[in-house]
Amino acid sequence: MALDKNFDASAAEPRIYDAWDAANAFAAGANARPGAPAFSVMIPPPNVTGALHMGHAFNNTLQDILVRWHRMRGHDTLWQPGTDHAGIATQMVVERELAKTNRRRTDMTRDEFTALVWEQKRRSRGNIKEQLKRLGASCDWSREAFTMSGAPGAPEGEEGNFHDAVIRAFVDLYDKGLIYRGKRLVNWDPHFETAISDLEVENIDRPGHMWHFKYPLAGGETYTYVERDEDGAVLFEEQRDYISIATTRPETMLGDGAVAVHPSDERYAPIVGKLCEIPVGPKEQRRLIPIITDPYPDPDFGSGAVKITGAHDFNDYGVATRNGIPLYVLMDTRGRMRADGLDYPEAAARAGRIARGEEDAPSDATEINLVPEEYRGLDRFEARARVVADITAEGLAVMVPATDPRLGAQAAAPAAPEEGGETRLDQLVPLVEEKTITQPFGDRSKVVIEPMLTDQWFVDAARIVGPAIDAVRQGEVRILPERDAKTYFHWLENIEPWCISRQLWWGHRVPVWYGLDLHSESFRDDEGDDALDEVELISLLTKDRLVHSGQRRQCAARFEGVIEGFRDDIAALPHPLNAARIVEVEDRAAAIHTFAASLAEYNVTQDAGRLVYPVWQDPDVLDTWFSSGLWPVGTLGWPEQTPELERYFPTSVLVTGFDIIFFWVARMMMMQYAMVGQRPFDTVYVHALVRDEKGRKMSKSLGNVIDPLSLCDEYGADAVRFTLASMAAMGRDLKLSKDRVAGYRNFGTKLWNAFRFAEMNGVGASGPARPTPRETANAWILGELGRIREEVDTALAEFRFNDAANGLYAFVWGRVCDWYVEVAKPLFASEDAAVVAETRETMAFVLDNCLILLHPFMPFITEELWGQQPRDGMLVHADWPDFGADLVDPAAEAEMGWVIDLIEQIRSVRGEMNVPAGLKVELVTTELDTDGRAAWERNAELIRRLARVERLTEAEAAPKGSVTIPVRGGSFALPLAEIIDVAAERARLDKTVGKLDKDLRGLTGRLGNDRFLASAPDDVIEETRALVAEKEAQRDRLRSAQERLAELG
RNA sequence: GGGCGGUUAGCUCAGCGGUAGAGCACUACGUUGACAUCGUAGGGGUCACUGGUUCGAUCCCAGUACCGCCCA
Repeated sequence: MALDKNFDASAAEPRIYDAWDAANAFAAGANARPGAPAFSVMIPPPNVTGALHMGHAFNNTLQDILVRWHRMRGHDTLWQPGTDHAGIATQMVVERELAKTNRRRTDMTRDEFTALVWEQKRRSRGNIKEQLKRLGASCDWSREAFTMSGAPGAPEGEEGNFHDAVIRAFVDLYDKGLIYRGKRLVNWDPHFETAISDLEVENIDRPGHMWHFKYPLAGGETYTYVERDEDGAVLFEEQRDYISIATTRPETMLGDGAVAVHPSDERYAPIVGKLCEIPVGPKEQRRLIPIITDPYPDPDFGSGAVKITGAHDFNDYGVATRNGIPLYVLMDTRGRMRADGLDYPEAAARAGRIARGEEDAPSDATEINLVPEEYRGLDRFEARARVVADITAEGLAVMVPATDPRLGAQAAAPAAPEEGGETRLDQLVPLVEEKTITQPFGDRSKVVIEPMLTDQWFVDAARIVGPAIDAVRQGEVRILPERDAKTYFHWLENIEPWCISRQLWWGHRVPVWYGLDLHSESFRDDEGDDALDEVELISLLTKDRLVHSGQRRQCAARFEGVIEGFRDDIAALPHPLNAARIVEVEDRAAAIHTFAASLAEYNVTQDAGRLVYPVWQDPDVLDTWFSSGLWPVGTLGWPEQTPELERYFPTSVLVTGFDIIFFWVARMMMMQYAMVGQRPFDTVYVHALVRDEKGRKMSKSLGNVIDPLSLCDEYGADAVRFTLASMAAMGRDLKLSKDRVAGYRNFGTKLWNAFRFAEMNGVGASGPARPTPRETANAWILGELGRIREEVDTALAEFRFNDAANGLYAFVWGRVCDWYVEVAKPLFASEDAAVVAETRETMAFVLDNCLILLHPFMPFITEELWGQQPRDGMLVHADWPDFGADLVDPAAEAEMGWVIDLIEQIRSVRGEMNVPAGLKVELVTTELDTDGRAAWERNAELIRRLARVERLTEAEAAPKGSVTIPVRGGSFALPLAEIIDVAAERARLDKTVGKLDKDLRGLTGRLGNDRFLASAPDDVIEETRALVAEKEAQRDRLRSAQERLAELG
């Protein structure tokens, strides 16, 4: 049955994928030769609720190419799929669902909520998986992993042990002292009320304002403020009783701990060490803060003086910690000005004593709430507006003429001269600069991120980063392209503590339990009688005491694991408390309640056996990257020692986007070395971004997102894959246009029709033996095939996907379809059955190998064509060839080169001379060497057909009015006197001779240069000489043609 | 401000010491039995600029300009 004219991608793709699935074609180890090396790739896990975008399509296409290639080569191949639980993103999806029915997460228990998330996970995990299948991704789906599998509460079907890996890693690091709890500044998302990672923060430039305020010096002190130019000449000088501060965030002034200036800044030297007043809040409680020096302020930026709010800005935090400046938290978890704690006068008084050094700053930055009563409870942006208004009303804003250009669009136009000149000094306005401000936004919540001082868990990354750096430095792990290793080093060498806790419900819960700290003065057994009497009990029962007690903690994989630790911990307490039973409760409040009740009961019953010591688990969950950092070992079953771990770890290649090189790659490196002491992968291939055709980043807001699946609908998955591969030059962004995809869809059609042609000519499946043809064309194409196989393998081995794809394109279209199929036509028409048989055999071999070589790039259409003939197995498991340039037959190659050159020259002349396409012309030869004659003899039919030549005749000299065609070893002429356009032919010859002359001038000039002959390599000199001889011969023939043309007039 | 990259045909990009390449687009011609999602032919480039190294530079080095990206 004849093939259709086109490949029907939409119908064939699902059918073919199902067939692969049914045959378990992608199972780990499928098609592996005995004793074959392992090749394993871990998919970068997409978000479980995510959808496939162009970046995924690119990333997974490259992985699939590598995986299919290795599988066909008989390697023991595993492509491990799976998804990431994506804490904040997934929780958000579920919360959004709840919001539709006016419900909130906090309306239910944590377990109820996470059950809903699991449901959501089940519903949406299929999406991305099906989408990957549409692309043709040959993952071993039977091994699909999930970063939350096996977590408490996981439903049936989610019994994997990834949770064990995550918890094991935490406990290990904790036990080694590499994880600690501390208060540090973190990116805080006021919408989701959790810490988030730097990666989840987008810094976006927005039009904003910079306000300039006066901080009055304490006690009305004054100084001379002098501005000088570069030469030290005085530009401006005045007496001031204030220091001028510029800020984009006036609401944080309430928490200022100091004003900093650069140590070299002479303008402020007279007042360094003095105190100034924060110009906001009730007058009677204005706080005084010191003026300090620090390298951070840039003397040329703003006024050169920077207010320091250590608890709400990352730079200020650094200044504050360097200089011992107290930190005051101003906002609550929702980004509103705090309304808790001490009333303002008391808080301000304490802060004052701290600033004067009369009191130490509390270790807890939330203890003192410095928000004045009138701002308490306001949203931070509302508070900003109020602060600005209040300061301005009080006259403490820096004032400038209304025409000051810094005011931007708000600036008044300079008045015309007749109205009083350029400036109107009498009209002063507050200096509010209009300028672009880079602001941090939560990538999910889209709200402004607030740097916040909170208690979080941290990995002391600096202490585990060593092996990760050394491995790349010493070449144990290779990062490609090499330049990305620089980013990697830069990040790792300047690594910050890694905040791993998140205030979410969806995720791996921190495996730490807390108990009340009873080891304090008030809980002493006063009499030392080893028993609690009534007085002691009452002291314990005082709830206030319990509420303010500290806490003790223990870390273990499960609650049962911490019991021993807490027992040891309370062993020092008075009897019978020291023997209290350890029980688990929900949270601290429950613990206080339970403990108090237990004591009360003991007091009545004196039954020590009923005393309990309640402990509760940390409510926080771990950063999703903490779990995905364990992806390579975790998906292979670690911490269990599985056969897969043994077989496929360390993995072979990680293919990932450059944007997460440090977030993910670096973390996997650190964690794999920390946990199993081995590299996670041999090679990291870092690819760039897929942009739109204009080079813009694809984004929903720009509306330029190209959906890879609709592209697949339109052009077929193979075309999309081939496009991505052909554009995957290492380290370069790719600009995707539909035209390009259409072009590769056409390529598929071209291939398809080559098979149609073959089928029509009785070509079947290739046999087991490699053909050994006698015909020049057949011998030639085998050599070309051998070359391309080597080229593809070399390119893929070096991750040059584009070279492999483009090489195949050029071979299949430019060699096989353009030439081999054409030259095969006269061979198939031969009356010699042996020639026909040989050609069938060769074509079968060549086309089948085209399918094999193309399969990693275009799996569907190739599998479909493969299946058109009876085969032993599917193409996905066909053997990758190992022949190479050994297939090249130099004689055949030289002859085909000669034939192709002749045909192209004749066609070119015909085209330029406007010879009607259908007209068959005569060809005359005037001189031809033996090789030339032989080549003509063997290929006459072919040349006649492809060049539309009637017949060849010999002549002493080229006929008048003919066009000369020089070839290697001779010369042909096309007698076109009837139709020739003398002028056109003269122009053609002039042009060609001119070009030859120019080339020859360069080449002979080079050969005439002694230093060239002395310095250049021999082969280059030889090559140059040969080229000169060749070009001179051609030029001479064309010159005589010019002369003949001249005779013609 | 620091770091990294880019600048080659109308567009998108390869190449990278030894005669400037591809795909797409463009122009002309063409249904010759695989393919019009095609065929044949053609036009089109001081390889950003300025210096340097070299027998020789689009390629190496230095600087300049412009454009990106990352980090502050």
